[in-house]
Amino acid sequence: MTTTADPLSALNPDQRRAVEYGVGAAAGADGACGPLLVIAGAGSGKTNTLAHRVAHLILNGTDPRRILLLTFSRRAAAEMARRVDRIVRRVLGNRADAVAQALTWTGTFHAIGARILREHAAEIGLDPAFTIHDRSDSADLMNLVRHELGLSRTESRFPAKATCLSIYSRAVNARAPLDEILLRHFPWCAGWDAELRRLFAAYVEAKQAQNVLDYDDLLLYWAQMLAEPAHAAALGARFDHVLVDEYQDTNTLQADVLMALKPDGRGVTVVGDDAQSIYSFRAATVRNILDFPGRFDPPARIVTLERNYRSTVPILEAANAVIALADERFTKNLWSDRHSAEKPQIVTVRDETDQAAYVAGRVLDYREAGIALKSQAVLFRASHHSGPLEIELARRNIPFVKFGGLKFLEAAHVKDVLAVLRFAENPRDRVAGFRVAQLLPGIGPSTAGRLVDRIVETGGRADALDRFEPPPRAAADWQAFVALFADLVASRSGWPAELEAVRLWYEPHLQRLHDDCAVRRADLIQLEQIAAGYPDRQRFLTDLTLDPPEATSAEAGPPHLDEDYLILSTIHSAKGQEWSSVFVLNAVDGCIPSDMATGSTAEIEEERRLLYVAMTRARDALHIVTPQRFFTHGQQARGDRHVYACRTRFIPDALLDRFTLLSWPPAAADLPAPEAAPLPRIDLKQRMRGMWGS
DNA sequence: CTATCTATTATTTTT
DNA sequence: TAATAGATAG
Repeated sequence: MTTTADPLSALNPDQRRAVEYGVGAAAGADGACGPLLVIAGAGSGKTNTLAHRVAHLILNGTDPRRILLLTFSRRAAAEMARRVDRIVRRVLGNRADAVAQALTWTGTFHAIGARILREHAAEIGLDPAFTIHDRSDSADLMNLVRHELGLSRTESRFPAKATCLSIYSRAVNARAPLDEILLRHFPWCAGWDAELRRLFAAYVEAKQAQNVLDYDDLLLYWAQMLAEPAHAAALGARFDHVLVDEYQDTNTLQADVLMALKPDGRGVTVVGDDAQSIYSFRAATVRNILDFPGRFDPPARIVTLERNYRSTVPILEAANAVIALADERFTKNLWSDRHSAEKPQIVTVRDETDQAAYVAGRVLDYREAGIALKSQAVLFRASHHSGPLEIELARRNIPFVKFGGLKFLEAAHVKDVLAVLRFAENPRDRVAGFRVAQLLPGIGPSTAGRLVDRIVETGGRADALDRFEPPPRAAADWQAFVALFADLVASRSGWPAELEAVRLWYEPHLQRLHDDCAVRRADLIQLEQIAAGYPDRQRFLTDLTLDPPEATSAEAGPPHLDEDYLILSTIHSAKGQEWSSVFVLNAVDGCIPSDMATGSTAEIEEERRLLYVAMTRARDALHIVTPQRFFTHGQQARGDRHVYACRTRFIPDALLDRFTLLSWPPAAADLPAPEAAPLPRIDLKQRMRGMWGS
């Protein structure tokens, strides 16, 4: 029987209101209720509250298969599922097994979109075997198209492929006209309006011809499908409840999807914090959460969680003071009762090298005081800001894992192998085929282009390869390639054995192309281990592009789970997480705010929220480090030219009383010169002159 | 047509 | 520093 434990007993009154709103007795005849907006301040137990709400729904009779839970990242989705499972299990005991596994509609907008599109492919004119391009694949395709249109050789340089993709992506996700996007966000590209329009039209056609979708398409096609009322109604009817986490970081397209699914808001819960909106570069708009209540009649119920369980009072007060200076006033007033005498610190260091030494030293101090490396994190605005620190950590043998920035999947050899699989999965995928063909010695861009064209012409028939005449220089490797490809298309080896077959075929090429092939081979073997966790090739490819392994570590391969390691993370990737001690690097103007992001007040305000997010990750200790000098690397400066930096404008003098100020290394005055006998005076200059015989 | 070398020029955050 | 366009040799 049901145990007597009340799963809600640990919640505070506001959390409880959010969990119970409209559930059970309060629900309508359909088991659903009106829309709910939960404004959840940093550290207010947001994830826990949302998990409790889902569990509460299930325990009150909602079929878990009829709950759609949309999260920001796959990691958040997994965490949510885990917590729901634990809560339900505490009440139901072993009978909870079926329940937890039935919570199948949990994931990111993109992942759920991919699943829906595959399921409904036939009805919306898609081939269900479509493959998904990640950011760099999309950029590659953009590049191919750009070349074909002759835009690569213009008298002044045309925007780079990644920039073109960013512009396209923003226009799609914000559903805004191109000229407006250019003016507001890419003013240096404004002159290319007409060419970009042509490029994007061709890009869209290329994707369709190749049966390929990019990230944006997963949302765009989904939203377009739901623009058809019959489809919207049918899909909406499959879910009693739709819950969205991190709603402040959704974009217009995602809001459209949500509104199409549940136009009257019944059964809709969105959770978020306007003060933590930091993804506007991805076209997220804080208006989604601000305008949410008013989109319904009667307006959505609002519950605000203001009690912070995470940080000590001094840390929270400092963070509150930073965000209080924001242009738009936020109505929350976060409070905590975790008293502490220790204010957060602002540490002034000479340069990034000293910054690295300071952080490494303090991390070790904390570890000696009993705080595991895993409970400590170093946060920074841009991925490369951690460079000097990574060197220092390696030198001192401090293990670390880095989140954000360069990823496993971006390594050339991993991309090569995945391209082979993707090419087999979808032979029309030109980017994949183009890449694979050029692995063979003797085949360059031209031959690869012809080969890929041939396959696209035949509508993706794999046997087109057999009839292709390879150039003489590629003859030696050709047969093995055709044989491998035939096996893959026919799925002769099965999964995941075929990945090993690909690796064996690839190894000679790996050795030819890379000096450090041993390290790279280890990566590929690791890839095989990851692959073993997926039921088939399609799931593997889809899930991997939508949820790439996000951490890289100093050593080859990930540290073992039982090992202790320090966390390095971009502030963006740190969203939703917390650590006992937190270090924020480069808290200077130019880094936070990034000098790439000072064009408009909206951008600057977002940078302010970024610092706020970083500060509110800390539970017990917060160190904000400000190097005074930065060495300029590369272009104009030869030698060690440097620039001086100022403390971030988001912590003006008026706020300094919330911090402890510190210089490191300690000033020389701390080491008083010995007061003993005065030393003899010497004339060094004279000696120097003497060296040359005068 | 491929492979390699040289000169040039950039914009941070990610599903 | 790193990505890429262009030149050149094979």
